[in-house]
Amino acid sequence: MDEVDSAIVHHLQLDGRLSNRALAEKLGIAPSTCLERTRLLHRRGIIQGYRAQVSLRALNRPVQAMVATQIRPLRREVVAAFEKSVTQLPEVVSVYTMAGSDDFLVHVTAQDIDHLHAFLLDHFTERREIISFRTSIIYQHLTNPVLGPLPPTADQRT
Amino acid sequence: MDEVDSAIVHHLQLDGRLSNRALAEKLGIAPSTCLERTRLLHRRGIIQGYRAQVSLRALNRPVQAMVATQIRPLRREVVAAFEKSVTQLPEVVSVYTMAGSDDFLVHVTAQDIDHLHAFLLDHFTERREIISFRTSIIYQHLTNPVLGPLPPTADQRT
DNA sequence: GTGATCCGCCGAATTTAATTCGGCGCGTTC
DNA sequence: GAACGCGCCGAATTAAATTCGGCGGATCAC
Repeated sequence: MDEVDSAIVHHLQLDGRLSNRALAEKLGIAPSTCLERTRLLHRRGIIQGYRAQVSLRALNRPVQAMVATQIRPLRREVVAAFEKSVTQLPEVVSVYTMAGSDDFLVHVTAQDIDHLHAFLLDHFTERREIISFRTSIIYQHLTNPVLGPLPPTADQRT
Repeated sequence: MDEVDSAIVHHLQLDGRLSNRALAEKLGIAPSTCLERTRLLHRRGIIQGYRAQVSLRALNRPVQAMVATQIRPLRREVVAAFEKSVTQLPEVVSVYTMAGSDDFLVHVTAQDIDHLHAFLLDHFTERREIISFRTSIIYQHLTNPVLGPLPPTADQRT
């Protein structure tokens, strides 16, 4: 993980479809070298994959909410089962498993408020292990375009 | 936005580097057609871009936290300035602007607990407009691999 | 009902990119 | 100081992206 690898990662975070040639040129290395480097980054699990970013509005899912959830008992199987099943619901964007008074934050999307309500009634009110949940509407979700050229100290190494 | 477009979006969400040919084959259409469709999805803003997904661990950022933040006054300029500056910090993954008692949830990453603490002291304790913040460690962050083949009702239309 | 028009899809041709692979240079080892 | 290993390079090959002319099928006017 030298600075060339960091640069590859960084550029691909900004544009996941950057061509290998263009990337090589930006870095001043040969395309074949760049390709091999990038392959290794995949193999090592540093680059985990690529995703298209899609407008939730265009997908007819303009309403977003965060659902702070508590479950009991907090046993390993119960936690894992909750995470797994919830992550797979199409309305769920992501699940944060947390320390603190809330066990999870579940980021959900819906067509409108009615569908959000219906979703919660169907999938949260129903579940036995959920002992409480609080829903907060998300007005806006901004994402860091870069995820950092790594903070100055955190660089170097393997 | 017919079912072919939906399928394109869906496949590219799963694998943002799927080749145009492979995609066309999956859908049973000609590559040239597929290319034109995909271009239109970009032009219409439905596909907003592509990103490599990178292991935070590999980037030496294994610690994650959610910072529930309140600012005052809740004036448009103050809110916008907070969102903008915070989003650009390299430790910040994303910012949720919320309804409810917390104004924002800020998802941050750090090398370790010490760096997290330093980050908060430097960027949260300092700021005048921040009247309170609560930090919760994130044990795990799971993401829906698909973001849904759209819930049955939410489909069709432009 | 019929003809003109428009739109999207197709496939061949061309341009561009990905991938492979043999060889070279440098740093390390013994 | 010679042998080895590793990573980089660039030419050659394979595959993909892109362009573009033409072919329906649907729509609309008359």
